[in-house]
Amino acid sequence: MKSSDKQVSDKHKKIIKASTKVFAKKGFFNARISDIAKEAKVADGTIYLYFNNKFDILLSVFEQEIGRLVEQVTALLEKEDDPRKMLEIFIRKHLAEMKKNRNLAEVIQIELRQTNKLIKDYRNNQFSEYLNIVSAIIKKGQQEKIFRQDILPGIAKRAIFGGLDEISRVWSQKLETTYTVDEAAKQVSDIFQLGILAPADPD
Amino acid sequence: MKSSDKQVSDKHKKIIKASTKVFAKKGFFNARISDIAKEAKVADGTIYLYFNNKFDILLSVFEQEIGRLVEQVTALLEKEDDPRKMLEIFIRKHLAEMKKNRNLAEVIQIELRQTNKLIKDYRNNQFSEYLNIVSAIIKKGQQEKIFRQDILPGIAKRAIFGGLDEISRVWSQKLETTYTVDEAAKQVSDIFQLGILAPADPD
Amino acid sequence: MKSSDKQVSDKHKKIIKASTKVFAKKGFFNARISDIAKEAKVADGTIYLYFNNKFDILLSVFEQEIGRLVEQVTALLEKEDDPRKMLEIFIRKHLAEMKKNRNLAEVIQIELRQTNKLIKDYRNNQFSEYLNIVSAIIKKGQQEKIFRQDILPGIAKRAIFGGLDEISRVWSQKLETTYTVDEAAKQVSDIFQLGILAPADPD
Amino acid sequence: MKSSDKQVSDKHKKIIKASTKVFAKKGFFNARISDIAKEAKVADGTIYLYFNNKFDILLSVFEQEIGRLVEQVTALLEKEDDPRKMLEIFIRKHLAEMKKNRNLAEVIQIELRQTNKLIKDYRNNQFSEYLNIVSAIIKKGQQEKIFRQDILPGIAKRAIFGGLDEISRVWSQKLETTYTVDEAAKQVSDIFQLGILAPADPD
DNA sequence: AATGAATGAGCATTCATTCAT
DNA sequence: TATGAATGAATGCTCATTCAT
Repeated sequence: MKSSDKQVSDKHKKIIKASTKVFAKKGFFNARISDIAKEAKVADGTIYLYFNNKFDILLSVFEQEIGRLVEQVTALLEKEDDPRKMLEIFIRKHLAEMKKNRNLAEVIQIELRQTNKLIKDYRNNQFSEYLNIVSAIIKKGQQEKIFRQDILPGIAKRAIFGGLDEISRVWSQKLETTYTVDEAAKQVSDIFQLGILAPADPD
Repeated sequence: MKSSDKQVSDKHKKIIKASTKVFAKKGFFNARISDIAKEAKVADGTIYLYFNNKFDILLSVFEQEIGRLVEQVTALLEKEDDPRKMLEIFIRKHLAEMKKNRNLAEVIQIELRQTNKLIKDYRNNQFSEYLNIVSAIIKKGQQEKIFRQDILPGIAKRAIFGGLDEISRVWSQKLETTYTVDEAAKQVSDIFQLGILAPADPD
Repeated sequence: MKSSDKQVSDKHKKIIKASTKVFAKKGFFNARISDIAKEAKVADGTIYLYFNNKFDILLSVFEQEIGRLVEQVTALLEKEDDPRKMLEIFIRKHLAEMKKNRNLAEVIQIELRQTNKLIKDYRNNQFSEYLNIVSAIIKKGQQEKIFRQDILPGIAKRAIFGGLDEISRVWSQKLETTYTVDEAAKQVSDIFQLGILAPADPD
Repeated sequence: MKSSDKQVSDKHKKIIKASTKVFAKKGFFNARISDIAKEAKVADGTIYLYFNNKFDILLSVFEQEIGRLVEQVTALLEKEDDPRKMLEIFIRKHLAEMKKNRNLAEVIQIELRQTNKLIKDYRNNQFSEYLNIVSAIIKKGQQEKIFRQDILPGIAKRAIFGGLDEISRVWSQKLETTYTVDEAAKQVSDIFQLGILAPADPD
């Protein structure tokens, strides 16, 4: 039955969307289920037809949002072959999305710092995939002798994601923003690719 | 005697210490005042003689811990004049402290993502100072023509701190650690200083 | 079609049967309508086509089960004319049924202690009839000068039923049973008929 | 500190007393913690300083009330040595207490049928002791050749308690009562001691 | 200053019942 | 008749904070 499927899917989506908004606004612990229900225009109990509990909602929101990010970034990167440009694309896309969707930025902040404390057996699958996009780019660059061989992709991916995340953290907490996405993306891309050292003066 | 008072009594210290431990273990929202009181071996009510409320404790813990970090890093950097080595020292010290003191790492994670939501008029003073150590190093390097002129210190400090923070986030959530502090510090320092690009082949 | 209707459909029976099982297992307050629906293999909503509410189900179950008991006991007693033996038959049959059908024993326990609190205008008709079997036996015995004239049948029926009920209560709560139905029935029958006093020594 | 002890004891007592009243009036499952708190004139949370949970309250009420009964009955029985009279005293006292204290009768009804379902590892200690008063009387009578040797005290105690309990159940559910305590006690005592059989006609 | 008993607002979750299909 | 998704009222329990001692 298509209409039934659609309806179910609709409620699920509505709750996810509402939750993203509410979590972003109030933080996970201060968000009440009734806030989400109100925002989604469903009854409190309805939420429990689609999610097991409050944490499950947070998890679903996170996985869903990151999943979308993975898709979008992957699509963008398919058109590019140069690891240098690929890294820049990743950086720019990430910052652009965080700036555009403040809720998403917040949910990432919350989720990464809270869920693991609470749900021991959970593995952020989509998130791992997202980070692995970065390490894949680095490995590709290393194979093509474009990136330094001694870079550890596992550390580099953390350094890059962490740097981006801290920048978007500040954005999501301030109303005014000092830099544009393009400025910031260019800077960060340069920092990670060229380093901050001035090129040796070849005199 | 509230947390703003300069005079810091024995009880005050005990409560701060206990809070750091409890927040780190349970997270801010899951920590109970009675947990802290028990850990500090004082009565629940005693805590309110030294702090205004639960958030005030979190803030004090954060400021105190970061303050100590500022002191230690500053002391270390005084002995060094080369911005390249100074940056490496900062990176190594930060990672070393986070590895040694998992509680501190946790509190930073929590505090940075929660307080601003809850206490609108709060400015993390010690934390700003801590980040400004990084931007000061970068500015110094730029003045001495060692670091590239087009680096924006305000963005670079975020990128560097964020990178370090993400690495220690993973450390504080896993029991096993893949890399030693030295390995990681060397990597991160190289990434930020040299970039990941392979040096041009001077053939 | 509500429970008051005479026509009893297949669904109605299935729900009654399922309810008996579920009430006995979980107790009335801990039994969920959905449990009953699942057990009866009907939809939750279907139950409300046959019963007004949860209490109505309990009532129906009780009346139905006691009604069956009345029928069976009545049938057994028709073959006997001696009040002494009739009483023994009643006692033995009651204990045998309670032992065989633990669910029934539980439902009696629950119903007798709960319904009157909740449904003020309800009279347990089948149950009254059941107890009156006992008082009828006693009256018959009195008319035939077999039972003492000063026995008040209204009290005796309570004493006898209560005694039996307490014995089956313990049975339904323990896994192991100390006495067999026959042992217990013989004992109880003797206690009520002969009393516990030793016969006067006619020396 | 005596005053502190007294206060603690006071709150505990107040809550027990209030609970007995509320459970009796509404039944365990329909009683709200806030009802009890209101009745006891304490805050909801205060209840949890003295009891672990709602079931714990029920248990405590039951144990306390039965404990008091044990004490009183024991005191009464100490003055008597004839098992026949002792049994009559027990019966009369039980019925008198149930009639006087309808709440107690209700709580016994509720507790015996509910707790064992919910708290598997609980043993009604005071209640066992209470029932054992009856079996002790019977054993004493048997030793003195006053009661029949073939009576099983373990079954007799159930039969007697059950009979009494059923009578008081009806009392606690009706407003009008057909029989006085004395009438009922005399009847029940006679039924259990003499049996209902008419004495053989010694012609 | 210190205590810890007392407070009571707050909230996630359940589940009997309804009703559109 | 039958379904089961949706509803939303209801409540046990927690815990930050207060305050009498």
